[in-house]
Amino acid sequence: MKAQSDNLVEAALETLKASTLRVTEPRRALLRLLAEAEKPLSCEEIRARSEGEFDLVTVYRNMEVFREQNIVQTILLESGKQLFELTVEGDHHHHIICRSCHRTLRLELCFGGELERYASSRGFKQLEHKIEVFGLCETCSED
Amino acid sequence: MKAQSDNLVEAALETLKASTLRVTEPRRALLRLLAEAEKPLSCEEIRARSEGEFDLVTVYRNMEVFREQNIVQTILLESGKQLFELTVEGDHHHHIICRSCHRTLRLELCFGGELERYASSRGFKQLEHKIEVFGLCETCSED
DNA sequence: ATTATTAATGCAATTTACTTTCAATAAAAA
DNA sequence: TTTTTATTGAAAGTAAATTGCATTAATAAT
Repeated sequence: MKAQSDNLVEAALETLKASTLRVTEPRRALLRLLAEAEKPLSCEEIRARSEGEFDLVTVYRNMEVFREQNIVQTILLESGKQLFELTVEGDHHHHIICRSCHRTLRLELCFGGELERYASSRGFKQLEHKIEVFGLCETCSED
Repeated sequence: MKAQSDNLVEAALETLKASTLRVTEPRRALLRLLAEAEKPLSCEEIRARSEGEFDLVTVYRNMEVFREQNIVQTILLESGKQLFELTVEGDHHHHIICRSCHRTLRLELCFGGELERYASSRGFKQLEHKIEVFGLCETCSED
């Protein structure tokens, strides 16, 4: 699904242009890489996949930029380590994460409506919710 | 509710004894402190509240022990920093957390059943779920 | 009770994940 | 084409958590 991921990259670049943010080679490459990823990636993994084309700090900084623009979403592992995946409009989901191998499955359940309604009734604004299920995947629980 | 927190401490000490774990002064003190806390605490905060009675590494190590014994539960802030709170049987809940001041409210909603059923149908075992709502509390959104 | 065993502690050093600083470079605006 | 300003890379710095190791204390054995 090449065209699909190209579209995601293009849309993200448009988002950048709409702010005062610049379209650079690292950003193009990072977006392409994220668009083609089969699972959420850490900054280290992203850098590894780019074969050292640019510095790790460039990955960190751009993930932060992308997050601010809602181009990527973050997932927190139990260790507190962050993973990143492209935001796809109309494809809100969460994850089931294997504690051992970090295999990640989409969790096609979400209670965002209820959760945010509850929080806003308590005076909270600018809400975001996180739902994560941690466990051992089939392979990792075989021992 | 002094008696209540005493009971929690006693129950936790029993859990320790049931393994080969020892009942030490730091552990008593840490459990008491957690039982009396009005909100989830970080290791640094726990140490601060104990007025330097013992080393920070002792706090970290014991929180890990307590977590393994399900004596405490952890909460992950967006930064990846960990907070700890005593597990109270029959009082499963999640949190709404202010991004700015870290004020924490109990979130009296949980979809653990659905979430874990979904994950176990995908072959995952030893499940745990996390639900967190982040936002700005009334005070912090006033500017 | 006393001694032996083994777990827990404190301190220092280390690691991991991430952030900041700053000079050099490149993108976009003039 | 020049100027402006955002972005980058390299190195140093930071915060949270972890590890190694000698000392101390809790429990088990005698």
